Amino acid sequence: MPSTKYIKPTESELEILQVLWNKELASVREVHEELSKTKDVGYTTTLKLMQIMNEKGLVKRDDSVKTHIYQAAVSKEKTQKHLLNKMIDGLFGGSPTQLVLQALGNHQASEEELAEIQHLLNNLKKQ
Amino acid sequence: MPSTKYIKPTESELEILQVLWNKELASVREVHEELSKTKDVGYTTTLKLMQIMNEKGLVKRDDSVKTHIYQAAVSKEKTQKHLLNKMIDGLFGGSPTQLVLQALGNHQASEEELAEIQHLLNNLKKQ
DNA sequence: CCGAATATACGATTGTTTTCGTAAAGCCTT
DNA sequence: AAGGCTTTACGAAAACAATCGTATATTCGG
Repeated sequence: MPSTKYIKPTESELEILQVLWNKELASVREVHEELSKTKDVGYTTTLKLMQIMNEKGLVKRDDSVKTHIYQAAVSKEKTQKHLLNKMIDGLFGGSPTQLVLQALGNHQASEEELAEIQHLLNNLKKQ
Repeated sequence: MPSTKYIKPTESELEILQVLWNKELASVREVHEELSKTKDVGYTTTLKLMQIMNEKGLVKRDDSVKTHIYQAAVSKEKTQKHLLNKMIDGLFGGSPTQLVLQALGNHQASEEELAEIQHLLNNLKKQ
């Protein structure tokens, strides 16, 4: 049974997780290249962060090969859920609806997206 | 013209902002009493934080009176919007829909809430 | 007016996150 | 095997956040 305790990633750690969620597997170098596109940071900084994340259990790595290969050890969905809940509680008075209204109000969604939401809404109404 | 640069509140600052958004006006004491309900923290800590927030421009205060009266200098909506957008971009691949689906999926909303969302959805569809 | 209670200011400490320099190890090319 | 390139390990600095102690000021009841 995997540990059930939630480890909250820091902001930088989240950036790294994003890359890993996209790539599945990646070396420090690859992650770093990706981060470099949007951020000015040294290679060893990325390395150190990923080492820390490994200790925390946020990522796993295969160090049987010369260049260590990392992957996320926490799922994107679980992480999204946690942070979303935190935001709902902290910023939207515990009301997911308020958050949804804000999110929908601030962005224009496509037909398809609206339909998708409508679909989910119908399911929820049935219950 | 008010400064347009967004100042990101820290977690503790956000807690204080919540209180101020609720109360409109409040002394340090009042804010602290409120925080004490859910958190064990010293009075001077709250004071110090509010002083820092004043310097940053997150709150304003009236110090013409004996006990300084504070109010939020940033709006709840703007703050929600900023943090929400950041989350959408960072965690949901830029798709507000994904966030909405997660939010609705994880919580059960009441009839009224669903109706409210439906209402907004109808408006969006018309456009 | 005096003392207790309440407020503010502010420095200092502690804790966490982010950053990077430097050294050591591994690998490839010649 | 030597030199150069890439990688890892690791300590320590820098930056940021949160906490509190203490000193000083202000108010208010008696």
